[in-house]
Amino acid sequence: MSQPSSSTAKPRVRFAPSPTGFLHVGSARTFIFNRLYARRTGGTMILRLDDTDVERNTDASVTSIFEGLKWLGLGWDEEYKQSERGALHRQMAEAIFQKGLAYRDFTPAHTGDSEKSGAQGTWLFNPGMRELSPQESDRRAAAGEPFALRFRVPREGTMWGQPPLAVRFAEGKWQVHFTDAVYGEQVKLAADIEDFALLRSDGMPTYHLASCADDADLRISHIIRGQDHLSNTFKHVLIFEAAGYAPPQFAHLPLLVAPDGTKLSKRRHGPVVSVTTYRDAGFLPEAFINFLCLLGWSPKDDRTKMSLQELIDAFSLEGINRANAVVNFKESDVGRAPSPANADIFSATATPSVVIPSGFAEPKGELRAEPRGSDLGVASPEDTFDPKALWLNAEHIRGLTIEDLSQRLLPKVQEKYPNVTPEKMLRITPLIRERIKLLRDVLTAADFFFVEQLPPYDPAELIPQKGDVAMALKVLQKAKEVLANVEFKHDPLDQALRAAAQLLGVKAGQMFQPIRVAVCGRKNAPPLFETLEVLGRETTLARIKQATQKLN
RNA sequence: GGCGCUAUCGUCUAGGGGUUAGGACGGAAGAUUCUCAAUCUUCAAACCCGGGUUCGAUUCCCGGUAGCGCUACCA
Repeated sequence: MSQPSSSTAKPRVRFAPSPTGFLHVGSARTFIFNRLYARRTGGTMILRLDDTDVERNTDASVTSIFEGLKWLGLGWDEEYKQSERGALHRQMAEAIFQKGLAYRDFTPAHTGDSEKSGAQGTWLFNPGMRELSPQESDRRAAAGEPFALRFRVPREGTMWGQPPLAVRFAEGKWQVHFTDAVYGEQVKLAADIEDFALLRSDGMPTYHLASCADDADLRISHIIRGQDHLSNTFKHVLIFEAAGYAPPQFAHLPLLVAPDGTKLSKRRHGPVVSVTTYRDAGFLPEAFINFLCLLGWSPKDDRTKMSLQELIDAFSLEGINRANAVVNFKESDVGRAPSPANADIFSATATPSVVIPSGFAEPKGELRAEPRGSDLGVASPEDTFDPKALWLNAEHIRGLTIEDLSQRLLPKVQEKYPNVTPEKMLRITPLIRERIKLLRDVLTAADFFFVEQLPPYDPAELIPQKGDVAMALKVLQKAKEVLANVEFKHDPLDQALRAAAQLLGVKAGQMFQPIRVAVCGRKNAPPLFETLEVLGRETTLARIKQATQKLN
């Protein structure tokens, strides 16, 4: 009865976030691993909102969590809310109390002081409460004195009539056992476990109780969750056993941490830890999932880019690591709102986008670039996300069909340029597919297709390599003539422009660059002929004319 | 402080008593090219420290150190 139910029954797993903040990447990974495991094994995935902490729960958080999960698109099979299951929780507490495995503690709640980080010794229980006689306890409860219900962690040799397998009395000591699918055999002396609370003095269940009660009631077979619960699991085993349930199989996941090794927090690390940030920046959900899966888990072969189906097929608890994994984002300026306008993706990469301000004399080495003012070098999103996440996203983008990618790009584009049609987007997409890492990059990579009027650019850009203003003018003049007549298709454009270059006695590159800058407003852009083809004769000619004027 | 978990290139990881310690991202160089990308080639880059066990440890064991987690009537 104490063995994990290892029968042939289909697994039932759950993801149980507490709605006290946005959905962060660590939680998302936990959700994903649970989902993959369920899919892999044909099991059932349960979403349970662990909202027993009324003080800290917010609706905004619930919204954020659902938004994030919805974006991931993995779904779930059943859904519950702990706050609606209070009766069940209290029932389990009562059952444990009736068995004498819990007791009332009338000590006023801790004021929440600094004592937690611990100066001396381990706190195990409040003096006097554990051994209160039942009569005394009942009397004070009946008198309306508030109390917390605490678990009576075994400390004497007689407590559990017949000790279950997971809770053993050996060599004069009580110990709690369980086997973690990731961390292996785990044992802890009961003497190191404090009499934790089951019920608060307001009657609300604590996390430990509610979680176990629900896991038991929902017949959860595998608890896959963050490693921060590894030591809590001993308490949970105690609860399961006390309530007469076989503890489920546990699998703890290594934590996701920031580059400085600390755990991810919004306050310290900014929006990079929130799932919706990745969505808004233009990550593909499948790429984001792929990235997260590779943090703390490995398929054991050399694959990195994997589809959802491949992940499902390859997923196993055995592939999970034990060491924390860092999400390698840039810590610097992430929290500050990047100025949305003008971040030209190409020129931004051409010159270092992060400028060390003078007077920032830093004793090189330890100083952690703490932004002194949000107006300094603003890192573009490309600079803030984990480079591997970016690369994987670009990989997945390249793997999409033009039609699919085009459809995903269109909404991002229409946010800023409502008039862009699906047809036009479909023609632009192949020109930028290899040039964007995030969907949002379309706005900087293809801006010149969307605007009527090119933003101002430096006329000097129009001057070709090893050339001068005269050459630029000569080229543009010739281009105007040629482009007035040639058919606007790749091959004819190619032939006509190359012939023109030869005629002028300039290299092809010297011919193309002024035209490119004239129509795109910058040097770095998609291939010229395809670009012209999409832009069309009218726009092309108009922009070349403007460029000529700039040079004069 | 107590208890627990962990430790392979900068990062994610594979591996495991004898290996040129493998892959990926990122970095560097080169090829290709109308620029930028993409693509291809090449290079640099790691077993935390100290003991033990062993013919031989990066791998096994112990200790140290470091990091992280728990130590709440938070989850």
